[in-house]
Amino acid sequence: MTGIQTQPETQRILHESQERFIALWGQMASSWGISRSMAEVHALLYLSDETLNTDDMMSRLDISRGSASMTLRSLLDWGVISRVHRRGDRKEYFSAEQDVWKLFRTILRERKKREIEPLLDELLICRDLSAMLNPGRKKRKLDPEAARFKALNDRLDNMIEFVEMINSVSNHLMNSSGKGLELAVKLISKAS
Amino acid sequence: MTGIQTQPETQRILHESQERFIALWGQMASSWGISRSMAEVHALLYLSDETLNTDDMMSRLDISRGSASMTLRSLLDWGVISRVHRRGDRKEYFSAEQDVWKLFRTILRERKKREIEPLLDELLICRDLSAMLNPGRKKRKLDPEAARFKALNDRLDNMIEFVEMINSVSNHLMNSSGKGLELAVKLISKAS
DNA sequence: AAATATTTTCAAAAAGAATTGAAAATCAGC
DNA sequence: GCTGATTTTCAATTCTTTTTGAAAATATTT
Repeated sequence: MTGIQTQPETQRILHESQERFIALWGQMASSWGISRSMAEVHALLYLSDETLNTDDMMSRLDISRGSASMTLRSLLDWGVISRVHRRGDRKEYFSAEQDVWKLFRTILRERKKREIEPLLDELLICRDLSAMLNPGRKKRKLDPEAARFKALNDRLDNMIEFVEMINSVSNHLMNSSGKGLELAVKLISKAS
Repeated sequence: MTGIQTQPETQRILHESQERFIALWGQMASSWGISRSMAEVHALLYLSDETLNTDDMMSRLDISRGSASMTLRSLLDWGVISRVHRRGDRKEYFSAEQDVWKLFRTILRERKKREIEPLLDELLICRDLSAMLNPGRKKRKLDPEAARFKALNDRLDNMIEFVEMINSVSNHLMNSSGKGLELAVKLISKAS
């Protein structure tokens, strides 16, 4: 055997650790509502010191050029990676946000915009409709039908109140540019 | 026109409010990593005063018996609906948890078990691997390769720390059988 | 235990989402 | 504005998930 035996072994371990992380991120993708490739590309960039170009992704993750392009585009849209231009090189390079809290806030901001706000808007419409059926608190004893209307209204109210709370918590976590709420959450997580 | 005109109109509005909510929940399904039917069945049960049976779901949501059965099973597995036996009726009826906070805690508990814990377990394995490459802090100045190893290790550490924090916050929100943390979260959401 | 009602299962079909690959578009330098 | 490098687009394909429907299993009543 050759003398340079530890180096290849070291590389193998490095590689395995990275591969496992990439595969793990890829598996999580479906829980997170994104495609496997998207998560894998993100994982690869997150672990990389250097910026990577499209061909790097293609060869490392074994995906097509088209897929790499669309995937990178989506990650850019989410704001979790950024383009890096290298002088003297025509190719575009990419890097991922390294600060996990920043990453978290970015995703939260985007999900709020894409999911929470539309959800809330439509919930309010549902309630407005159901509210048309509840003409104030006139009667002491409601007839059965009125009781049904009220029950629907209450359930929508409860859901709206909850989503508004989620929305509000998101706002706070999202905008804590300082480390204020990061600290707060860490405190909650440690409180007995 | 007949004299009973307000009643049908009222029913129409009730129905539209419900339909919108059900459709909304169904649309959200993909964001939440569950199937449309599952969300729709849950929405229908959430809005219903009375318990419903499989045929009710089939006719109201226009799904097959098989689909209804599997969907109800999944919702039972998640713990967000429960079986109700009605005396003198052979059919099984179902009802959904009405308390939104309880619903939230149930889902959190399940997601923690299904996602956070496996994620953390595997992340620790990744780090253990990468830690094999970092033989303590022996040298002041690291050679480039050692620096790469250290960087990988640090990134994994950061991610683990974050996920552990999420895990911990989940534990607290999950187990607050009293209204303690419910209050805490509401306070956070209101704090300027 | 036979007859009937109800639920579950699961292979096949349908629907939906992700990926490919090659053509079209864009870009950079000459 | 031509040339070659690079990126984007998108119809066609592949892969994955969801749904169906009918048979099998289970449960209930007589």
